[in-house]
Amino acid sequence: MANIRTVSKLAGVSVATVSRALRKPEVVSADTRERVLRAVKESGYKPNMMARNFRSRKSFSFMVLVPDISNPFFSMVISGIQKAAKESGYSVLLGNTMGDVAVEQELAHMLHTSQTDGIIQLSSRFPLSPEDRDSEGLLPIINCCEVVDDDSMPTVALDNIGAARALTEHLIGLGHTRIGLIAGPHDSPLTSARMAGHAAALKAAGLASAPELVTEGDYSFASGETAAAALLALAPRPTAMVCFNDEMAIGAMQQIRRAGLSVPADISVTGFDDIAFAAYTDPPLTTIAQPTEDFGAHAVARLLAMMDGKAPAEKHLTLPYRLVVRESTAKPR
Amino acid sequence: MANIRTVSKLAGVSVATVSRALRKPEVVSADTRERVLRAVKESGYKPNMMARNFRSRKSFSFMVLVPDISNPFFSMVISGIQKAAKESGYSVLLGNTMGDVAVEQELAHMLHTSQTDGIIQLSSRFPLSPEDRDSEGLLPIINCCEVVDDDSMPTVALDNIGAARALTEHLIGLGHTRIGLIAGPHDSPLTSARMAGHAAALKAAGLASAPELVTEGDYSFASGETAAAALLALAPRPTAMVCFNDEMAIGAMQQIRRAGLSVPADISVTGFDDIAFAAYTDPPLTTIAQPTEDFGAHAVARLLAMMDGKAPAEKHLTLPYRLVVRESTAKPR
DNA sequence: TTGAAAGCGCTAACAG
DNA sequence: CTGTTAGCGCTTTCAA
Repeated sequence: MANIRTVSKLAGVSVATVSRALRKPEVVSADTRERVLRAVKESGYKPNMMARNFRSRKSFSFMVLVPDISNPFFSMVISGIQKAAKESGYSVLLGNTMGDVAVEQELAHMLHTSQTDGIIQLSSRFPLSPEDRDSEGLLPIINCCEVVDDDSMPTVALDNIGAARALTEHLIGLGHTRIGLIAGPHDSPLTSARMAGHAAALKAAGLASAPELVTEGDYSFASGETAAAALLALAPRPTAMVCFNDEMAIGAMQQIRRAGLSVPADISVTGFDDIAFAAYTDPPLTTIAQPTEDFGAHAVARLLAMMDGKAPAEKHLTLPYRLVVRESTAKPR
Repeated sequence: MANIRTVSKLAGVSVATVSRALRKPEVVSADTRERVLRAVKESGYKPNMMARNFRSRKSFSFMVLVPDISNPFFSMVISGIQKAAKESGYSVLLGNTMGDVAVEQELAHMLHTSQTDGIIQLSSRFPLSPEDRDSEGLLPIINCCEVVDDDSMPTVALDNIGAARALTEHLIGLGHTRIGLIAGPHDSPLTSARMAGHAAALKAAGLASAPELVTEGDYSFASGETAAAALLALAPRPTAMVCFNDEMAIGAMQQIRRAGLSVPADISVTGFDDIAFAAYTDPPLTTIAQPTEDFGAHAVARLLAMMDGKAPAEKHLTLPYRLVVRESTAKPR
């Protein structure tokens, strides 16, 4: 395989000149540049990026840590990240953790072995193991889509409080007063944020929030079904269910259907994320659309800035939500 | 940052010994090994993988080329690939092509610049650009999940003919004789394979296949809707629709619902892939489950073998399907 | 504008 | 079993 030396001989210049002609064309004379380019073409030279990266001490890659890549919301975010990374000349290494902390730490360790230049974490946890986190200053790690309450990383995330509030206000506006909640894991900061938004809407409307109306899911279809079953068993039954993602809402709708009830006639249901399927459920789901593409762009931009040693001005960047009203919500009967 | 030299000095051995103690512990004495390990710990040494990979002329990474990562079927496959890759000490580089040939070729080019050791292509096309494909023998490129008819790459894929045949036989067994098809793009080998399976089932049952019963989609929800509308307009109307993926089946079901008809009472619908949502549609979808995890394992194993210069014994590896019967199919009225 | 030379951190002969 | 030595292919001073 042709290397830089092959080209330099062919062009009758030094290897340094070849390198310059390719990397900083403006510093070599037009004549030389052309000779080099011709030699490159003639020899079929392809620069060895491993050598280049090694020498420049940068891998030009990011690692995306994701609990489950087959979750459509995450894959949309990853798609945005990859797009932005590519525009900046970076590759994306996939780190599917399956929610396993050990796997996550093992993958995050690659930051210290120069296998990747930065980490975009889609879970709430700081990814490095305790022995790895003895940081000298600012580590190139950023969180995307989650709420991080320990200030361990900067974040790019949705206005979760506002979004949850908007959803609940939408239901209150329709006339609902008894609204069930299918929330996320209770120990997650994201859950807290959304619950706060929900509570704020209730409070502003002068409605009381009852503990039995709050159930917990793990963002899976199945947990949506289970939680919905619990809410359906309440007396009086809630007339609406706010779910913290679309999958749980879909599970809840199936459970409601199974109970012989109808959405939205008997019960309104809302989701969160606006995955592609949300428009194709029966009935189509009222939900919150997140700017997934923007998440990726901002996460990459901030990570690049951090790698340049610039701490982000605002540690937590909040992006706007969009309420998407479809047919799964209506006036209570 | 501590490097191998730091450790060698600290342990009082040569750098070569440090390298050996870490890479092939069995060839150094127990005593030396321990001294080295202690020095590693003391110095906080983390091997520089970029240097290691550069020196060994391997990146220890694969690139997965995928048309659209937010398609749940692909993300399940990728998840399997990542798992298998990790077990072999490889990382996965994500190559989301958006179906754009130029992007695909640009990403595939990374094979020649030593940025990746092999490519797993999830589309049917050979990924290298014409000027890149002047191969010296066996290129480390494998296709996963698709049908490739030009023999440009080995493949790991489903028994698509058998699966489509099983689906149609299932419908015929229920008593359907007029079955509409929502196929994939007509120029795709995968479409041809599945259509052959469908035709075989019809023929075996002595049923005629009418051209107007065959429509074409692009695997999107929307194309399923459009195609279903066309099939619904036929007289006599088909009593069943076979769709070449779950998304199109979901789109078709929505269109059928919109026409005031019901699944499966008026029309049976089948999908393909068994994505997670297929169990949560209304009614739950009869479909074909693909062994996505096995795809990844086999693709990685074969790629590794190819990188060792071993051409796969059978160029095309076929994995078994599983027919999943749910409630979207029933006897015709 | 160009070339010579040093060297990134590591592995792999080759001796001993 | 261990050390010496020679690079991998490239970028980057430093001089010219």
